[in-house]
Amino acid sequence: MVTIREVAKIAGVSMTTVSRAFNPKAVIKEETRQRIFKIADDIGYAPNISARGLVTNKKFVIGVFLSSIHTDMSTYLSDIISNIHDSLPENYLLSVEGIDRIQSFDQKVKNRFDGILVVSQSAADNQFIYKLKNNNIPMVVVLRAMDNPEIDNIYADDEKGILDAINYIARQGHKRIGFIEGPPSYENTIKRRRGVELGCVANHLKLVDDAIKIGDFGPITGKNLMEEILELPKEIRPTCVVCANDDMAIGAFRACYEKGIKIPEEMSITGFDDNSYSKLSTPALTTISNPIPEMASLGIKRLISTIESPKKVRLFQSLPTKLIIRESVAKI
Amino acid sequence: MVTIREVAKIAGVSMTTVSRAFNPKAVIKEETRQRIFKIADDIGYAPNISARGLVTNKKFVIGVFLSSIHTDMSTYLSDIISNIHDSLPENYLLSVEGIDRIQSFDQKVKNRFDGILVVSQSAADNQFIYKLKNNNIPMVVVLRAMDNPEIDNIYADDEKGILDAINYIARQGHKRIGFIEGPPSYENTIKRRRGVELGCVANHLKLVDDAIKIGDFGPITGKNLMEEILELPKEIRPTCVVCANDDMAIGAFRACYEKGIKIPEEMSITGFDDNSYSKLSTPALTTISNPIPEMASLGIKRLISTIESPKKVRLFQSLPTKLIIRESVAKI
DNA sequence: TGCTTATATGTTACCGGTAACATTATTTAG
DNA sequence: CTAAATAATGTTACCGGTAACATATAAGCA
Repeated sequence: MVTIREVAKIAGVSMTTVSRAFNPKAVIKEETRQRIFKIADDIGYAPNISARGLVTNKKFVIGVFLSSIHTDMSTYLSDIISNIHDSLPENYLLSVEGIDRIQSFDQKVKNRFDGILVVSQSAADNQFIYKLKNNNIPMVVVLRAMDNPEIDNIYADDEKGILDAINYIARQGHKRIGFIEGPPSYENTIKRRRGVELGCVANHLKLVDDAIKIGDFGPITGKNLMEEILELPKEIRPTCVVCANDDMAIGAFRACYEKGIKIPEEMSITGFDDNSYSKLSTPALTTISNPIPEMASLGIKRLISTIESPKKVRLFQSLPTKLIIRESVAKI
Repeated sequence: MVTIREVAKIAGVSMTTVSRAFNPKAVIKEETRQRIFKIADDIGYAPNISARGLVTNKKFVIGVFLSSIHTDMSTYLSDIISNIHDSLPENYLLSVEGIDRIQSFDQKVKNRFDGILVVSQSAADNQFIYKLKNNNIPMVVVLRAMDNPEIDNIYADDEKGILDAINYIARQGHKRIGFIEGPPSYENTIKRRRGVELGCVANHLKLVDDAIKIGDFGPITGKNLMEEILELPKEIRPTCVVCANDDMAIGAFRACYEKGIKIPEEMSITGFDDNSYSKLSTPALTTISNPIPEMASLGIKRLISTIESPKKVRLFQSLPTKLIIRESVAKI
C-alpha cells in the first residue's frame, strides 16, 4: 500500500503538504497541488480513509435506513437511491439498510455513519430514531411526520392527497365508495383514512361499512379484499374502491379481471403513490403521486448541510401530493 | 467518545484484553469477555471502525455496483438488496452504487471496500471490472457471463430460457412470431436473441422480419414498438410477440389495450424476468424467471468467503431460468 | 529599504485501535 | 511435587493520516 510519506518523498515536500493537496479547503499553492496529484496518480496513491477517519472522526458514509427493505415502496427504491446519489458528494458512500433487521445498534450503527436518512413508515421506527438522537448522529426523517421538534422532518400531505381524490370521485358522480386501507401500524394509514372520511362527509358520499377492508399494502391482500367487496350485492356494493396504495389497487384490478368485471365501467378503482407501474396497467390507474424521491433528495441535501455546519433551527416541511387522473374511474 | 482505554481501566485489564473481547476469534476467558461486554454496554463503548481498519486494513463495507441504478432490473433492486443482507454478516455495511456514475475510481472505490459484487449487464462495465482486478479488490461478477478465467462469475442461462419459451409458443400452435429485443450493448440481448433464433429454426417458426424491433428494456419502447407491429397487415402480422424483458412486455400490453386488441385472443405476448408485476398484469404475463436475487445471494456468499480466505479456483456458475406459464399466450 | 502582513510549507504529537512478543497464571503429566 | 505445556493477559511499537503550532518565503506598504 502506497502512503502519503512516499508521495511526499518523491515530491520533495512534507507529508502535511501532500495531505493538504488532498483536502480541498486546505491552503496550498495550486501548482504544488497539481504536481502532487500527478505523482499520486503515477504511483497509485489514494488517501487511506481509515487513517483519515481516525483523526477527523469522519466516515464518509451516509446511511439510508428504511423501515423495511421490502415494503409498499420497494418499487421506489431505485428512484430513492439514484435521487440520493444525485445529491451526494462523490466521496461519500451510500449504505442501504433495513431498520427491521438491525440486531445490534452498537455494532451496525454506532460510529459508522456521518449522517442517516431515515425513510420511516411506522412509529415502530421511533426506538431507532431516538437512539440516533441520543448518539448525536445527524439525521433527517422523511415520509412520516414526526412531532418531536428536535428532529428534522420532511413528509407528504397524504390527507390532502386522498381528499383531492375523493372530491374527484364525487364529481364523477359516484355515491357509494369502498376503502382498502393499510395496516394500522403505519402512520400513512391513519392519514389516508382521515382523508377518506373527511372527503366522504364533505361530498355526502356513503363509505360502505362492509367495503372497508384492512390490507397490508401488498398486492395479494388487494386482490383478496377486492374479491370480498365484489361479493356484496349490487345494490349496496360501492361503485368505486379507493386503495391506500398502488400495489393493492393493482391486486384489486386482478380480482376484477378474474371475475370478468370491467374497470372502470363496472368498478372504479384508485391508488396512492403513482409508482412506475400505475401508468402501465390496463386501464391506467388513477392515483395520487407521492413525492418520495423528492423527500429523499431534499433530506440528503439537508443532511449533508447539517454535517458540514450544524443547524439550530429545525427543518419541518410538508411536500404536496398530486392527483393523477388516468383511466380507472368512470363518470357515472 | 469513549475508548478502549477507559473500558480497560474500569475493568482493570489492559487495552489488549478489551480488544480481544471484541474480536470473536481471539483467545480470552469467556468470563472476562462477558465482564468487559457489560462494562462496555454501561458506558456506551463501541469499537472505532477507523482505528481498527487502520491497522487491520479492513473496512467492513461491501459494495454492490450495478451497471446503472436505473435499469430494467430496478424492480429487482429491493430483492437484490434484501437477499444480500440475508447473506451478509451484520458488521458489514452494504454500499449501493452505479458504475455509470463513478467519476473518480480512486476517490470512490480505492481503499473503501473489502469486496465488491458487480451486477453487470453490459460489456461497458469491463473497464471498471478490470480496475478492480488490478487493485486486487475481491470481486464477484453476476448477471453476465465473463470469459476471463480469473474472475468469479455467476450468470443465468438466458438462451435456454428463451428457447423453452419458444418451444412452448410453438406447441401452442403459433406459426409467426415477433421479437422486441433489448439494446445491442447488453450481453443478455445477444443471448436472448440467439435463443429466439435457435427456437424458431428448431420449431419451423417464422420470425417475421418486420416484427423484429430493438428496444431499450423500458416500457415506453415496448409500447411504441408494439404499436408498429400492430400496423402490420393481419396476414403477415405475428400472432405472438416475445419481448426481451417484462417491462417491454407490459408496454406492449398497453399498446394492445389502447388499440382494443385482446390479449391473448388476438395477440399473445411473453416477457423475461418474472418481475413482481408480471403476475399481476391483466392478463398475467407468461414469462421466464430470472434468478437475479439468487445470483446476488450466492455472489455475496462467495465474496465473504473469498475475503476470509482467498480462493485459488475460480467460481464459474450458471443458474437455470424457468418458464412461467400464465395467461398471455393463446392456444391456436 | 525595512517592517508588517499574508502565503506556503514543515515539525511533531496524537487519533484508537491491533499484532507481535513477553510475561504470568493455570493445567497437565510423569 | 515439579517440569513442561497451555491458557490468559500485559507491554509496546506502529498503522497512515491530520491539526496545531512553528517557520520560511513572498508580498504590501510607508
